[in-house]
Amino acid sequence: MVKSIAPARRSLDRTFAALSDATRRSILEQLAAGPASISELVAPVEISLPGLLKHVRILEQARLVETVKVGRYRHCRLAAEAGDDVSAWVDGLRERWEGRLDRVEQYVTNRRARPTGGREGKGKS
Amino acid sequence: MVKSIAPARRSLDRTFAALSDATRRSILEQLAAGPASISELVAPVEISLPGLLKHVRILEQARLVETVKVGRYRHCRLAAEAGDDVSAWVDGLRERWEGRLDRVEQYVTNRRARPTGGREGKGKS
DNA sequence: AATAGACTTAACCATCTGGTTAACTATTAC
DNA sequence: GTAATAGTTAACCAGATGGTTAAGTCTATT
Repeated sequence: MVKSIAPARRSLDRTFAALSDATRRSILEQLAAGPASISELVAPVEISLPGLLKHVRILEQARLVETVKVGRYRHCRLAAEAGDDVSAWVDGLRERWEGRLDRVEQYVTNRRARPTGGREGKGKS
Repeated sequence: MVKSIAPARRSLDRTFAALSDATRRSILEQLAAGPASISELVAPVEISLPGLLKHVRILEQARLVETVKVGRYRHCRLAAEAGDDVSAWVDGLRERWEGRLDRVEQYVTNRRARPTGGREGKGKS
């Protein structure tokens, strides 16, 4: 697993993983409507408060949420650039995917000979 | 129904989870350049073939990749709509987040004293 | 000071993940 | 038919994840 391609890999891992949980997404949706405290965030979701706190920590580590402790409250809000790297990655993929049209020629040339595709001598023979 | 922005929750769960793994993202990047077989996909990634197959299955379930078995090969390609629901969700969140400025009034009215939120103005720091 | 409120930490638990190897099936080549 | 190729399934494993309850800390109130 020694692959370090880009420095942002870990970061994207964490961001996508953070977004893969419906509870966390609903927290983000709630925060998109305005800041809230931990106990305000726990109300609409049916989990325990420590459970919710864990989610908030995860969202924080993914830089989707920022929090500050003020008195005995922790103010949580959506990070200004929340989701930027995610949509950047998706857009990048889509660009390649669309740009692929320019390269489709290659592929077709390589494959079109047989619809079954099994015989072009690719792979590791 | 101010609740959910995007398609089915479970579906988004699976999609984001699928994207949260760097190996799977690199598979997608590879497929964005053009279709490939399982053994072509396994080459650049250093994991076992069954390991890679698992990733492909996950990407398939997330509807990010489509595959067809042709002869003894399995042709894998990026799904046409890959990432659409993801960017829809992120964009939806961002819209709320920006639209929040219009609703700040509501929020301030609702919050009166200082249960949370701390600041009525907006701004980034 | 004592109590209540709002988190926070700790400990624990079931399940899910990502990975492996070994053995098996299905196609194609010889 | 036998062998090679390409993929599939099964069994297993360590570690991460999402959740819990119980107890502890820090602030604000009385």
